Amino acid sequence: MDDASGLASMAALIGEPARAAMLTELLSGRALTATELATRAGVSAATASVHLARLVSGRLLSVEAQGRHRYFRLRDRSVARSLETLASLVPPPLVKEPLDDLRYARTCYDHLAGWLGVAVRDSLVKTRVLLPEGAEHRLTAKGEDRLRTLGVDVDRAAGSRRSFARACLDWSERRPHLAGALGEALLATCLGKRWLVRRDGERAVDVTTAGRRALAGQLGLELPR
Amino acid sequence: MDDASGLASMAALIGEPARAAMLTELLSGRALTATELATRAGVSAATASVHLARLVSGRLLSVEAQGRHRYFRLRDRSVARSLETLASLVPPPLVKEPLDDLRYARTCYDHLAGWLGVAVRDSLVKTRVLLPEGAEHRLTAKGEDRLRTLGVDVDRAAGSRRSFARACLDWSERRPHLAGALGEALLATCLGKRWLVRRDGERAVDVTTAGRRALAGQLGLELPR
DNA sequence: TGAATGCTTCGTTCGGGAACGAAGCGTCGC
DNA sequence: GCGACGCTTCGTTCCCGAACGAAGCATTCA
Repeated sequence: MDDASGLASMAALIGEPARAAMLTELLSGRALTATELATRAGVSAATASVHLARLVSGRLLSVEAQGRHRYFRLRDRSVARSLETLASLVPPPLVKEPLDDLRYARTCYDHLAGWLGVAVRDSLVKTRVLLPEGAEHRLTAKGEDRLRTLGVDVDRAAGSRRSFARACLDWSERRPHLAGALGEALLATCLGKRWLVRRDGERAVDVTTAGRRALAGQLGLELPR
Repeated sequence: MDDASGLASMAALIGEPARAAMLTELLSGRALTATELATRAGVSAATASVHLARLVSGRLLSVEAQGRHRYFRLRDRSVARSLETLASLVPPPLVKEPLDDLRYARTCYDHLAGWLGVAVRDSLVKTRVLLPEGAEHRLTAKGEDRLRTLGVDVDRAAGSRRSFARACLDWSERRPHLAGALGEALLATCLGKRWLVRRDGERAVDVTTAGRRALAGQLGLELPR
């Protein structure tokens, strides 16, 4: 017996529809209660409870008890990465899906994804702020200035031991967006300046009017809506 | 409905034990026939047939008909990567597994994995042939010479558009081994010089006496066996 | 040509696991 | 304190999908 059983059990854990729905919800990077997850997954509280227990014991989720609530979140970054990687394997639909809110702009654990995430990365590459290098990016000197002006904490991102500016395949666009420490810093900036705002407990994010202006001015993005 | 259903179906596809076993076998990077896969997965030919059909239509495998045989292989590199990523999520066993042949040295699609794969990467980092940079590595000038002397086709690897020298988490060692174009080139060299030999249709690889000598001399590796 | 091999399709059986309601336990508010 | 709420455990039902043998269709040998 080799690792096949390990792979099988892990994939099966993720592969049950209700559990996959919960994991997907948690990809927003936030912590949600058992009841919230039950509702979103469309199952009873009882059912959700056993699913969540299995996800925790399978080390995909961590729990934190707070009063009578229990908050679940993805155990760590690597879980989020694996889920995204897995989702990117899904064959693209034959007919093109309309650009709903989720596909337009969403968080992917700690960075920006969706049409907007891809567009931002494209712009950064096009303006030579970032140079693609395989699955990574190198930050140019000019780019460093640009990002600093935007208010991105470049030093903290560069100092982190994790991957700096990873290209992460977007499941809806099937083109890369920006992940890694820099991806996180960039999202943090956009949220901090309220160019983007998270929807309550959803993965989708909204672009504010200020954000629309900033993205157009600073990154040359033509937002389709 | 968002991507949860896509994620669920993909994970469920991988998560069935017989299918996971087949995928794991194919992680060797080779093509195997339906009957071979049936045997290794421990199911009847009939059962294997339907599993394989589903894996193909799920775009995880590709088929090539040759006479009355049908050869299956992983569809592409990204499938192998996703599988490895997923396997690395499996919680480590509480008691340490003995170092069987598969854990000792095996191929992971197109590069070297297992205890040996990790040891090789460690050595390359320790001798500053490679400098870790997040999930990537940079090749030093000195390292370039060293690898060239070993017979590694560094130019081809550097010219490739894929990731150059990615750190890939080893599922058995839980520490990184070397993947990417350079990982592939390195394995190719070791196989070409017959330092390592593949077992027939297995993922495990054997170290030859010449290989043992070369690895000790060139990389300073103390092989435990 | 006929027999053996490799693989798929069909029809059926069967078991694991996901689902729910009810009941139980702890926590919070009135 | 009591009731409402959040969550889990228990017991039961039920269904999906994996399994197999048998039959059928190719391909390759003799």
